[in-house]
Amino acid sequence: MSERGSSDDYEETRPIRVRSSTAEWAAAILRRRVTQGGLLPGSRLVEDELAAELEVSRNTLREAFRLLGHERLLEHKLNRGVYVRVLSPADVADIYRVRRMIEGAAVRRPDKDPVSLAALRDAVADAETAAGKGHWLDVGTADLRYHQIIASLLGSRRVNAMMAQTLAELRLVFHAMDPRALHAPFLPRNRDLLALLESGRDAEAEHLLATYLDEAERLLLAACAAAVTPI
Amino acid sequence: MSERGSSDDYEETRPIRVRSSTAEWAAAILRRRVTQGGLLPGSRLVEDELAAELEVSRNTLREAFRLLGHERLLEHKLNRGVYVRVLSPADVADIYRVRRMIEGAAVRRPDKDPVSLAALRDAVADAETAAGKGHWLDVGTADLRYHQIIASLLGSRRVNAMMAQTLAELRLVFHAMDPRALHAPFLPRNRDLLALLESGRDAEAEHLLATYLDEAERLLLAACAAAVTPI
DNA sequence: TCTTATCAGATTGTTGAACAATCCTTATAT
DNA sequence: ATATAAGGATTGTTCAACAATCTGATAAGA
Repeated sequence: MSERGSSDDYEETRPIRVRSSTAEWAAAILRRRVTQGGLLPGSRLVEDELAAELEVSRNTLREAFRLLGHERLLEHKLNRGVYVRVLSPADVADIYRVRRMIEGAAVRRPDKDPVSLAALRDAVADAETAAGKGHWLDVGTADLRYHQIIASLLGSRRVNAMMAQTLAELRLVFHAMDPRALHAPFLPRNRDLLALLESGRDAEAEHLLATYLDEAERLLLAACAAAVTPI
Repeated sequence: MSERGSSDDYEETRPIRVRSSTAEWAAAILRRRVTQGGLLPGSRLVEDELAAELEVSRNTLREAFRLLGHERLLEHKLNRGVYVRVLSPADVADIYRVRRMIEGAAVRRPDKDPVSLAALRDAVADAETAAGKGHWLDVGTADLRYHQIIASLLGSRRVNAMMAQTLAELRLVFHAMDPRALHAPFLPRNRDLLALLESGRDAEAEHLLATYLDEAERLLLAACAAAVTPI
């Protein structure tokens, strides 16, 4: 029934559906498959097949599609079906414009929440542990968490939501890259940035973040352009 | 069939549906009703009634509900129905956190697009014309357009989308206030801000914007708190 | 050969009816 | 007055059907 071996297979049964609709449950499963790479960008999602596999009706599945389409993880082409979003280089550049805006504002903000700083330390530690074991996918997860926490310094539910969506979208490109080449360069910088934040050297932190984002963008743009122009 | 006299009645027939699904068409109509005040916050949207009125099936209508729920214009309570969102003071405060972040970043950005500056001039002129005629709702529309253009200075599709959604949400509170009291104070400031932007005095612009947003937030928070605590 | 037209198959878009699950209100009993 | 139970109303979800549209292959024409 459900494809085994894929990393999101655990708990695909319905305990999550304690207090949410079937559509949201289906959306949650698809969201995980997309972000974790079980469904690669460009894949087509056929209504009949998926509905049968998830054991929901086509109508319910279509409600889930609408949700994920709005999150920009799926692309809905009228009369042509639903596809996992394929990011263009322009999308990557745009995502980094958003990241600069959000994370820049967060780093610049004066009094940082100590709880968030502690959470940042955890994320850095987790990333380094995972790196030590060679688990580069986990490093990526910890890295995204790190930046989500950075955004949360602004203390805004809506900004948190924007950031989460933006990072989920960005993750679509990750699967086009070697995870080690992608994450290794930023491991020490996350620690450096945290140190600057903790000691209140915000101007330096802002500068480090800027160069950080510039380089990450360059890396992903390259990978993305290569994936778009394989021939 | 459709309630006559409501301000969004024109063109509710289906010319818009040139290349979009029925669900999106229904969502567009509901979105307009909500943002233009035809449907007030707290109103309940009953599936059967609305489906009959819009002449779409319940399933299609539910797809539209999902879209607008994701835009935070409607609130979906499981097994209890769909309601036009009611913003709490905390929501208003959060929206203004977002506005400060986005518009602040936009104003701070060095080289402004001349086309956008021209569009800002138009918006200011439209607002002043409407104010002269006493059309305060149109003033509000022009004002929102003004700030949407401000955001567009960042040149990011995603930021534009975030801003559009945020302003649509904010508009929910507008209906709880006298439009003149809400918009009149900001008419001259929009012009002043534009002048500062055109002459490149970005620091002053940033400061003016900050005080602008602070005062607008205060006004709306008051109205919002009064609406929440009528007894 | 290259283009255009046609056609069948497959998939999506949308509907209407049906029924279960849940909520809300009212009536009843304690 | 409080608690419980019944009933109606609305939502949640499914199913089957058909129309609309796309896709690809085949056939006809330049």
